[in-house]
Amino acid sequence: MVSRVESAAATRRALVEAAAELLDEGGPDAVTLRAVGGRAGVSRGAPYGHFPDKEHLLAAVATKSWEAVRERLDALITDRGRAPSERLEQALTGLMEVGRRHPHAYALMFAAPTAEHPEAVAAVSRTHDQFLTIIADVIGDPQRARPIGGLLMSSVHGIVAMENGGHLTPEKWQTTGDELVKLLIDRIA
Amino acid sequence: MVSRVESAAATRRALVEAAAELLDEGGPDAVTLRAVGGRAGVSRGAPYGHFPDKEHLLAAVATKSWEAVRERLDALITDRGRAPSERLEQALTGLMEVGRRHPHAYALMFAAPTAEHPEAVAAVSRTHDQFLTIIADVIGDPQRARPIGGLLMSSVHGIVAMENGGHLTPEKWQTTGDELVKLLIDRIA
DNA sequence: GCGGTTCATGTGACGTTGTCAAGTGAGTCG
DNA sequence: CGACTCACTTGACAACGTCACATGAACCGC
Repeated sequence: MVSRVESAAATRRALVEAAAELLDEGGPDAVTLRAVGGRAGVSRGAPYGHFPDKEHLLAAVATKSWEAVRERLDALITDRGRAPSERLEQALTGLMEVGRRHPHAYALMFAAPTAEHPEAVAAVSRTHDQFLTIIADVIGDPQRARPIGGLLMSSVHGIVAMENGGHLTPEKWQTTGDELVKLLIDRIA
Repeated sequence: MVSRVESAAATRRALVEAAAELLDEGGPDAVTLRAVGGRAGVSRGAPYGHFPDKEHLLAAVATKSWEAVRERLDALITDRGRAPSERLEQALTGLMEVGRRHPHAYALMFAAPTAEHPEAVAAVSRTHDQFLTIIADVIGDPQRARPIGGLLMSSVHGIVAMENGGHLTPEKWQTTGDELVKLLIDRIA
C-alpha cells in the first residue's frame, strides 16, 4: 500500500509543512530541526535524509510559499470574469494578505536565496512571470510593463515589509498599507 | 586620565562597532558574542556588562545605523544650496546607497524592533521625521505629505530589499533599482 | 595615604543547537 | 527465503547564548 519511496516523499512533505507551521507559530527561532522532526513524527536526524542542511529545508519552505502565491495568480489569470485592472489589484492585495497572515514565511520568501537553491529561484521566477502577465494586461505595451511591474512588486513588498516591521505606523504617516497600495496603483499602473 | 565610566562607555562603543563590522563582513551568522568580544578586545562574557542579551546589542547596532542616516538627512536639510526636489532625490538615493553598501545592517534596521528597545524605536522615529521634513518641502500641503512620504519610504525600501534579495534581476524586470527610484519620484512626488 | 566598596571584566559551566558517523530494522528483489 | 537497500534512530561533538562566581583595579570617605 505505502511503498518505500511514497513514504519517503510523505516524510519530506511532512517536514516542510512542519517547518512552515513552526515558522508561522513561533518565528524563525522556533524552527529547530529537533522540533521539525518531532512535529513530523520522526527523529531529530531524519531531515538529513531529505535535505543536506537546515538552509535547504528552509529553501523548500520558501519554494512552497512562492508556489502557493503562484497558484493564486494562476486562478486569477484563468478567471475571465474580471477586468484586467481588477485582477492587478487583487494580485497585489493578495500578496499583501500573505505577508500579513504569514509574516515570517513572507520574510523567508524575500530573503536572499543563495545560488545553491535553484528550485527556490525557479519558483520565484515563475511567480514573477505571472505577475508580469497580469500587469501586461493592464499596461498595453509589454515593453513598458516590465519596469512598471518591477516598481509595483517592489513597492508593495516594501509596504508589507514596513508594516510587518512596525515601521508603517498610522500616527507617523497618517495612512495605512491598504491606502498606500490603492494610491500606488492609482499613480503607477 | 581614563576614568572608569569613560572606559566602560568606550568598551560599549567598541562592542557595537565590532558587531557592526562583523555584520558587514560576514552577515548575521558571523556576529557571535565571542567574536564581538574578541574584536572589541574583551572576553566573551563582557557584553553582558553592557547589554542584557544579544538582541539588545543588535538593537544598538540598528540604532547607530539609523542615527547615521538621520545625520545625513540633517546635513541635507541644513544645506540651503539645493532645491527641495533635489534634496528629496538625494535622501532617497542615499538610503538606497546605505542598503547597498551595508546590506546586512540595512536588513537589521528594518527588522521588527521589539517594544523592549525604545532607543531603537526613537531613532527610527527621528529619522522618519527628517524624511517627512524633506518631503513636506516638496509637497506643499503637509497633510498630504505624510501618506506620500509613507509611500516613497516604503517603495524605496522595497526596491532595496528586492535588490539585496536578488529578486530585482534586470533580465526579468528590464530595469534597475536606480531607474525605479527615478520613476517613483516622477510619478509620486 | 589607606581600607573598604563598587563594578567592569574574566572564567568555568550548562542547556540547546546544527551536524555527522555508526548502527538498525523494515521493505524490496532475485 | 536470504541478501540488499535505504530511511530512520541514536550517540557524540563543537559552537553558541547565557548565567554564577571569582578577580582586580578604580573609586571614595577618612
